Amino acid sequence: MAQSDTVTRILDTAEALFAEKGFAETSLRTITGKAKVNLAAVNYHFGSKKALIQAVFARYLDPFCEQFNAELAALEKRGSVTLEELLEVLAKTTISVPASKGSLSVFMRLLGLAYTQAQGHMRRYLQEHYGQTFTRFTNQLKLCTADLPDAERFWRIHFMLGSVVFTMSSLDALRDIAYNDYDEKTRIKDLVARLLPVVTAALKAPVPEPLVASD
Amino acid sequence: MAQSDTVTRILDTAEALFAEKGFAETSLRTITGKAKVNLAAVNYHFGSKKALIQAVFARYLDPFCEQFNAELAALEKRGSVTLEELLEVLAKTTISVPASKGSLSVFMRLLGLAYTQAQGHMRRYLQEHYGQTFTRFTNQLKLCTADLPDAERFWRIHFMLGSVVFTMSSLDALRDIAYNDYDEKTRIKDLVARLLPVVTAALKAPVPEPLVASD
DNA sequence: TAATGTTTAAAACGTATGTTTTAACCTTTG
DNA sequence: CAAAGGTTAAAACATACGTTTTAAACATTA
Repeated sequence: MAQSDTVTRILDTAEALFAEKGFAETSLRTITGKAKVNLAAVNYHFGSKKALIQAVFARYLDPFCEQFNAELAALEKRGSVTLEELLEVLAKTTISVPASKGSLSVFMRLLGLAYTQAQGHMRRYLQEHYGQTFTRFTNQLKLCTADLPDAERFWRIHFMLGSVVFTMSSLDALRDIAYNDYDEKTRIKDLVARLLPVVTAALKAPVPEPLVASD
Repeated sequence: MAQSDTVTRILDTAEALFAEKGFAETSLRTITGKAKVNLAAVNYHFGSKKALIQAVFARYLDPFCEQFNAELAALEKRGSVTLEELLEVLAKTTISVPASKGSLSVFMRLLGLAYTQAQGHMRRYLQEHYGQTFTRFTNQLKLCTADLPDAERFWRIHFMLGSVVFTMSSLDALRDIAYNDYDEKTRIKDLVARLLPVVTAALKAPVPEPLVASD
């Protein structure tokens, strides 16, 4: 077997299986079996299953953050960015980075799993490695939505994060329904096109009257 | 041990542990150990782990759907309902049904897990048992948002479902952050108050130009 | 009270998992 | 060519899991 093509095969297979079934439900034997690689290879090359999971994420997020940071730097230098422009940059980066076809939906599903499924180590990993880029983005977002109270913005960011992650996570199932019920062949591009006005409107929605505490 | 207080104890403990760690990551031994109940009791009372998971959901969703169906029936009889009213009813029902304190966030987390984690049997179960109520709601929603193309409405429903499920899923973690960073003691009521205008605005957002297919 | 059906207890079963070990196999380098 | 280091192969290890079995305890009813 050439070089360590083994590593790539493990990553590719693990990525697909994780996205399909979840982390705990995917065994190393299933991965190595499908990848036609020896069982011990995972522990040899990655050290453990946890480390393999993180490696799958790193392969996506490292190039994404690199490009997104560059885009953000350009925006910061320019100054006075509109909300639409900022979101457009985010969407553009998200779409353009993934290498192989259909890999974006796979990764989004992984991201969703990491947030909802992993009980801690994955969230911590994501925060430690990519938290800085996220903060940089939210700082920029704050400039675009200056009239939003900080707490309100905080919650709305997570509302929207939920929209994206959840939808992308269930993309295949939803796409099937959309095709059966509405004859729509939804591509990622289309989904982003649908998502952008919704997210924009959500972030610009009127702020509710602060409720007076009663308990 | 009185009667089948065992069943309740299993359900309570399983619910909490599932929400905290996920389904696959929570073993029957952990559940029965914490519930101070014999290991075999789960298989005796429920039949299998899968059935236990479904029972946890049923305990929530059965009363919820019962009340929500009643509310929907009232709306249907009345006719000409606004989007705000419909969402208000949904929110009211969601808040009022859960029995114990803090149980709503637990359940929302479960719902999120069911959608993202389970590879099929749980989705199928939810669809079979509660799909009718969901359809009834979406029918009503269609009346409130008549100018929205069907496909667009379909996607937006899932965007918003994502917001709710995802936020509620991570509620504890997010609440901690909100408290530390913004001195905000977020109660479920407050969250719903924040959510309503956002969801309304998202559903009312302008429809994007249909993209011409290029691939 | 005696008998019967239901629930709990304790142990064992069979299987699947992540990881480690040992030896073989290349590929590179002196 | 030979030695060495990196890589793969096959097997074994230890553990954890869901489930089943057997017997005891309990509650209910006749």
